[in-house]
Amino acid sequence: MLVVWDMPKTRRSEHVTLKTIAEATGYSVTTVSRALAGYSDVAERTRKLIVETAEQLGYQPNITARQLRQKRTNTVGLILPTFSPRFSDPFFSELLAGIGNQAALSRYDLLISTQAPGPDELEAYRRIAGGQRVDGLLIVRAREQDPRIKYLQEIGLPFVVFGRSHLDQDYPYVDVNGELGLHVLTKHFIGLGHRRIGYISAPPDLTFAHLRLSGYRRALEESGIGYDERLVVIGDLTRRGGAQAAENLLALDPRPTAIIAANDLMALGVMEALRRKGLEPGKDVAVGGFDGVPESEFASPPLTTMRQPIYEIGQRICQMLIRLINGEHLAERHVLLQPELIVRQSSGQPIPI
Amino acid sequence: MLVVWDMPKTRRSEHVTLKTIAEATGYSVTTVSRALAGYSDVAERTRKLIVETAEQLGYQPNITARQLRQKRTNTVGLILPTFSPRFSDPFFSELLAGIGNQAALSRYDLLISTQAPGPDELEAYRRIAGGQRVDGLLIVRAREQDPRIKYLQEIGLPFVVFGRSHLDQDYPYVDVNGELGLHVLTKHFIGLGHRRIGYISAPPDLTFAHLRLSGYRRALEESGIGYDERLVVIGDLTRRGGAQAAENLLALDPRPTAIIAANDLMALGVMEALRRKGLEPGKDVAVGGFDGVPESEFASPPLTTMRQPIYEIGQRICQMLIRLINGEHLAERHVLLQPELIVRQSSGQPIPI
DNA sequence: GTGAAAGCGCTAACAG
DNA sequence: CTGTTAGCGCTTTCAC
Repeated sequence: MLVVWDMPKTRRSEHVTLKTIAEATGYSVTTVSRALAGYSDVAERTRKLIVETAEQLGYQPNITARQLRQKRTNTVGLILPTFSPRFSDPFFSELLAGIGNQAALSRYDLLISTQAPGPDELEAYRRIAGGQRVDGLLIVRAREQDPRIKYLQEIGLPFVVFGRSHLDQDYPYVDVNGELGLHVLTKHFIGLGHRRIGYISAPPDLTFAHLRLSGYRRALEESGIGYDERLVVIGDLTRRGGAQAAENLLALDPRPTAIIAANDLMALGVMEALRRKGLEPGKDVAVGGFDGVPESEFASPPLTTMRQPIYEIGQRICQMLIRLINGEHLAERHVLLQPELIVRQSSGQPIPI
Repeated sequence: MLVVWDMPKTRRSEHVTLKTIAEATGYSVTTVSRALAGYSDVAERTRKLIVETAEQLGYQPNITARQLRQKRTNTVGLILPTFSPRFSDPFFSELLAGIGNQAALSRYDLLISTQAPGPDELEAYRRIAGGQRVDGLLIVRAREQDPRIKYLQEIGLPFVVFGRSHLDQDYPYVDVNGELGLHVLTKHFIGLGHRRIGYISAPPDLTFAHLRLSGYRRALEESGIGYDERLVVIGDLTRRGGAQAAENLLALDPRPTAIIAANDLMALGVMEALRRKGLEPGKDVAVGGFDGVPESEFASPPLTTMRQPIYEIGQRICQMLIRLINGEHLAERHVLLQPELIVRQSSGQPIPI
């Protein structure tokens, strides 16, 4: 009987390790390792032979082994709540762009994981951070009482936060002044003659929800208009959520003449809701947002918003994190940026007195 | 002399390992490992003690060590050319959303790396794939002669491609029928009465560039209009690139009455360029795109486009990859989806004969 | 039921 | 200059 000795379909070719090269060249694994690492105490002849052999064999160092040994991964972690920010939130994609490109500059990779919010939230953090898969973590969408910050501080892993939290501890962060931002934005609409300005706030566990809301409130109170809680509803930061919230506001009598949303995505939803009711955004009801995502510019009408430099923030928190990982001192541990008012057509015309 | 024995500022608290637990409980590392892994051959009493101790000490398994040992990472890799697709390309963010959420379903993490295109491109692949940091890779923006596909096939690492390549080898992919897509889209404009239809193509190393271009060409030839290469320019897939390309097309005499771009981002750039010249998109010049990114809907005027289900494609390629990693059989190794024509206002009105 | 021993692939301390 | 030894933290035979 003829046995056909099939070349096994190796799912992956046998891996070339330092040992393979050691055997091929007759040197020890140690020397091979040092030669490839470029140590100066290896004879030039030897180094050359080893390097050439390695190339010939297509050697690639096993990063996992190296990580285990060096206790260093050259990886930055980012864990996303499965909702908010949604992956496909343009806000998030800008942020990720900044983070990713900055990480690449320092030859860091990015480990991204997702985790549904809730009681198990820290699970992912324990797995990734506690499991030593990354050298540091970025925290986005900081919350009032943020267990993630507490946890990372506890285990002593470097991290940088986008946003602020109401904790006693000190931690490095970058944030945009949302209180000021909403104050400026609300004043803008007041300046246009609006007196009934609706506000769609964010989920109250998010720190920025309070800050932005209080900026809105302060502007109204300073202007002698006063704060009316009936004009404030909470949205979930999505477009659909913004539309729903807007419907509630539009059901008021008299209805608001302007609606501000805590983020652009909801503001876009507001415009949808207006249209569905036969109202024209920027004409029948003025609309304002917060973030300055690309869509805000292309919306029709283009959306008035407070721009925050999301891409740059991504770069910055990533850079800060890598510095921390390398034990460098941070010149600025707490960065508070000013958002910029961008007036577009959704502001509409000044209301005649 | 009083020596103050400072508690060292441990950058991270000493790590609890199996050994720690072994010492604390008096059992061996082996037994601890098995107890925590839930093996049945551990005495219930023992198991309980070990599990409780582990919890008390806040044990987290070192994932790196586990990966090294098991030769499995539960991680899917994705390497992005530093340009095209830009991180902040909405197309990419949608895709990532699908990939990420699907990966999470199977409890996989995502390793994202960036690499400037060019001769060193394979470097990143060698590092990540050859370095065994991931169990499989996703390839996006397939090219005519795609060295990445060749390489991964060579080393035998599971991978799935979004797009197709012109290689002899067989490989699993998901793609959208771009030839058909541009045929449909071009016919749409021809149906509206257009005879001079400009086309902004994509960089020719990308496979889809040819497919879409040939769909455009076929539609023109079938309709007896004929293909005029002067009406075709190449753009770099960015908004700015689209605007530049459009300027070239608009300099023609007579200028095209419609302009189709190979992707939405460039089409949005076309609209910008039109406006800068005092022309109104959808009125003076019709505009069409490809992708169906969210911005296309919110553009003004809303953009006619061929929608591809990007999010779902992300899910799908990720799911296919995870199946491959698990050695499962793929029911469909080659998936070709049909894009869907979405007619919006940028199409304009039919041209009177 | 439990433990000893081996080894994943790499690097680093230390000899010589 | 080079090799020996040790060990990162984990899992997996294989004995007992």
